[in-house]
Amino acid sequence: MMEKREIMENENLIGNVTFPDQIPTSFSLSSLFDMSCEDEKDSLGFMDLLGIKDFSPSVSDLLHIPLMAPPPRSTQMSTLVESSEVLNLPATPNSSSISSLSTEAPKDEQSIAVDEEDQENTKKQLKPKKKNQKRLKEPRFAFMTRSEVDHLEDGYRWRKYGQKAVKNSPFPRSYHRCTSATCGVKKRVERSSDDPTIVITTYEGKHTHPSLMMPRGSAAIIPQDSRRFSAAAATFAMPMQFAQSYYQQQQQPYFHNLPPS
DNA sequence: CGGGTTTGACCCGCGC
DNA sequence: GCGCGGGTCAAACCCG
Repeated sequence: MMEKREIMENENLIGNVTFPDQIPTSFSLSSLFDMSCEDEKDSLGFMDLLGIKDFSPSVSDLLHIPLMAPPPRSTQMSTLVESSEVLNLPATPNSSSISSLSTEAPKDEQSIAVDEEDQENTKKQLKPKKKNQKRLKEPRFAFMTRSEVDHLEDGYRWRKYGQKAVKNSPFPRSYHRCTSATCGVKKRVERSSDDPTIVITTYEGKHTHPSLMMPRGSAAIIPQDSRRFSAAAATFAMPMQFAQSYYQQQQQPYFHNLPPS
């Protein structure tokens, strides 16, 4: 699969998460490391997270990982989504994504503040951007989700800020930013051209605030009118939580000078 | 009226 | 240097 390969060249694969019909209290990881964890540290860190000591890259056994809490249930669960296949792929150090995190600055706010003086004479024309500042990438996690809806509810609120046509794909890619003022997390959503039923969602950055739906480390909060939170929401939120917790684990041994959130 | 979306233009990195 | 493609901006528009 094209997109899959593309992503895997740039980002490491954490796991392939499959959700059964019933919303599980554990989810399965299969064919994890026979795919491509280019940096062994990543896979080992991941295994550490799972509490797995012995690991050979050829292992293809299913691993069942207990979740902190079962996802919220809603009456629509079984009807909306029967199952979801999710691949999540954290950024790789050699793509300079994760490793650059420690030097990452809130570039958006900064550049805006710095360039404010130029605004009057550029008004409706181009806005100045920082020129010599390298664009440093936040760590990224990509999920491939089999779903009919493009935008899966993940417990956060997003504002769409752009959309672009994707080369060799009839489906556009949309760009979203977390609406929380202090949170610079971005999200890209696109549909696989090879398999239109697969939605590829890439998260960039780390939320600095709790999810609306699943506060970290606690039981899920189910709103009274939980219509918003579909089965897709539940299945999608879990890998995100998982990825973030994986990433947090990784931060400890491998990353320093993390800016306080 | 405020917040979200659309969309065309611009910026930037990268490969040739 | 140039062109291409991905990413972002922001004015205009939409909608509740």
